[in-house]
Amino acid sequence: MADSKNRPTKKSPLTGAEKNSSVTLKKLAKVLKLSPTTISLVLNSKPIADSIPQETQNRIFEAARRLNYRPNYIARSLRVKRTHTIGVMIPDLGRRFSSSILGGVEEKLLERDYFYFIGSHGYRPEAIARYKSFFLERCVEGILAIDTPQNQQSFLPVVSISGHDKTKGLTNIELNHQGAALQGVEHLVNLGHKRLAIIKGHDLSPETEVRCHSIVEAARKFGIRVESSLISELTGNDTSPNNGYRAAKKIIDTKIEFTALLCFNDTSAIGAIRALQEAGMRVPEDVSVLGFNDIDTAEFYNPPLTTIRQPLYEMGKLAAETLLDAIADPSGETVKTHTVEPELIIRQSTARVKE
Amino acid sequence: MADSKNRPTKKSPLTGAEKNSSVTLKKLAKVLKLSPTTISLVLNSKPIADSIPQETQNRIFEAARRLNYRPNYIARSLRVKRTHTIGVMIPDLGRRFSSSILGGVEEKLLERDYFYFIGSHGYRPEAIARYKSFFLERCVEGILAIDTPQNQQSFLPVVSISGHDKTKGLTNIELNHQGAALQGVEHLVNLGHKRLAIIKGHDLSPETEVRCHSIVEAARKFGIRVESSLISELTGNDTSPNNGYRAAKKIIDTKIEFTALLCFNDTSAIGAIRALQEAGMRVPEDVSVLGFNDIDTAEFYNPPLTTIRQPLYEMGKLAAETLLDAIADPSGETVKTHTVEPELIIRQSTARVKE
DNA sequence: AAGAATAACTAAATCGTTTTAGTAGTGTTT
DNA sequence: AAACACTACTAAAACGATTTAGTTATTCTT
Repeated sequence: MADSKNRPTKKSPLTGAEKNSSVTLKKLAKVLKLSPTTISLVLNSKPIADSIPQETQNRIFEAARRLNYRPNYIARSLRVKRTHTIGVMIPDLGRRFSSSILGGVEEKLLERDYFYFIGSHGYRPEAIARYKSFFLERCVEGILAIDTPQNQQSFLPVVSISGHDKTKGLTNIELNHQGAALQGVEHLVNLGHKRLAIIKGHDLSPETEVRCHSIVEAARKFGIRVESSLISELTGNDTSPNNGYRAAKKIIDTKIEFTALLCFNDTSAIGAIRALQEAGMRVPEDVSVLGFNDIDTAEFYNPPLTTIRQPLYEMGKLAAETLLDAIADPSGETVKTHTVEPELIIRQSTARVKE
Repeated sequence: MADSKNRPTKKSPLTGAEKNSSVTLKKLAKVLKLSPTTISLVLNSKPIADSIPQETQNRIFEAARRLNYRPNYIARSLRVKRTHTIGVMIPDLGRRFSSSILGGVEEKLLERDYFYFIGSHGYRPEAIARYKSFFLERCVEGILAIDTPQNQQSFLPVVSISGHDKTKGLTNIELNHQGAALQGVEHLVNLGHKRLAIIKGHDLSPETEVRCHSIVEAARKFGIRVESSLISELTGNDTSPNNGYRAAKKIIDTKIEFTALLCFNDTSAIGAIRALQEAGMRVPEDVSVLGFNDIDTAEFYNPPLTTIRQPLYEMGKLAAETLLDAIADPSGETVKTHTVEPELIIRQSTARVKE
């Protein structure tokens, strides 16, 4: 006995894949004294199974349950060429922005029996490329790109959230940026602000330019020119408030006067407020600060942030749904762009300009 | 020609799985006029491939690159019974807590060529069960349970972060809670605090009881009894500061006096501070508030949070590494518990008690 | 009573790899 | 010249499902 124990039985360790599928269709067939075909037909309730007597069907169902038979997903995927899996690309898991969207994505996917791989790339082009080939290798059926540049055409359906590439075959879910900027700027103008500063997003985020440009354009409509030295940007691979802190410092260091600061997102607004306070400016008494996204801590910050809300959860759901539809019917007319509407949430980080 | 276009060619749409693997080993073999065996042997650099002349090998590599051949992951998985995939369970993607850990996990996994599925369950037992069976179905090789109850023994390797189940075969990565509580309480006691209140975690989080109990025990060491009506808890499925806000209100509503509040995490501390301020108490002048985790907004909050830092990123890396090791060598001696050390970060939400 | 239709199944191919167990052909011993 | 080793490959089985194309046995027509 010791002998048989020492004998090398199998090289590879028993992995989950192996143990999990210990009860296979073939074994089930042997137990039931039926062919694998019959069982497969019945368990998948194929039309042909109608001709199989209820009694036999019950026997099959019962045995499958009793032996805890679970069809091996891998084997099935190989045969039917569907993986029921999509790949999600995202700059950083740690932002509320990301997770709100992912919440919506997950809900919709689960509803339709899909799962997802996730790759967070910090905007690094080589990481994006790497994840993409990773996804393809693993046979995802579609790709959801969140705030991720998507410049090459893909043979897979791709839905992009807050991407702004106009690559062929791509569906974009994006915010009405003109509307968002207009609401934000109008709010500030109504409070008497004329000298605006901006913290742009990360250099590589597809969202950066649109959002900044929309603000500048909106300001122009109110007869306000945004000085280019009052535009700073987030840099590097840091998504903490620290990044906004640094960007705000750069603006403050110019010594150019401004009364309102429009930030790329709420997190950078939080960092910016710290920088302003350290420089002896009170928010909102001396400077009004406007966030973006309305993450759930925005409301609880001191001061509570005035911000432009994106319906992130909904965008996630919409994106997932669009993608699954495109997968189910690739010939289908894919809408090229879905636009969602922003909402200005007025709290206490903005106030009337003092005079 | 139009005819051939109209003829139904295949029922199923061309999915990624299908198109991606359009260049298969067999086709490659045909092009090279070699057998699939030879090619597989060479591409996987098996020892036997040594007997194949360099020239042939070069031809194979060249053709594989030229035709962009990528072995079909599904087919390979089926054959070798390895999926190089793990499942990660987490209560909520949206917490900095989660994403810091996931960052560490992802780094380690990528390093060792693994990928992961993620399931966020909001502590709902049926969601946990559902994801678990989902994972098994998809043949993950191991499970990483983050802040997730793990009460059934599994035939797969399981590593748990901040879980505290002592289930057989489980490896736990956990904080030195006694040390953490001691540091926190000592800090407050040194500032003169005697009347402590606590916001416990979510009912279903495995972390809740240990953390609260450790604090109560630490307090006892300093001769302080924590009144049970000054202990409130997070409830429901909400991970925003709002949850901490509600919990703090409950404590405030008792009208029992307290000078320090120890919160389950930083997010709930932020909510709690709002509740205190609304009730007319200043932080830290009237009440000191202590957070937990040191998420990256803690430093930027007003007031900046004093908090007990967990090395979340490191814990993620350690957990992933432990899990991969257990997968690689299931017979290996698995350490049952890895303990990591907390660090008290003193900022400005705690202060000397006034007299 | 021959033929068609239906019921109740099943054999074998297939998906795209990996792997085991070879096979020819050449060269080297003894 | 038989035995052996080596080189350069290959055929076929296997992984675990699904699916196509049947096969019996029975019942229904006419």
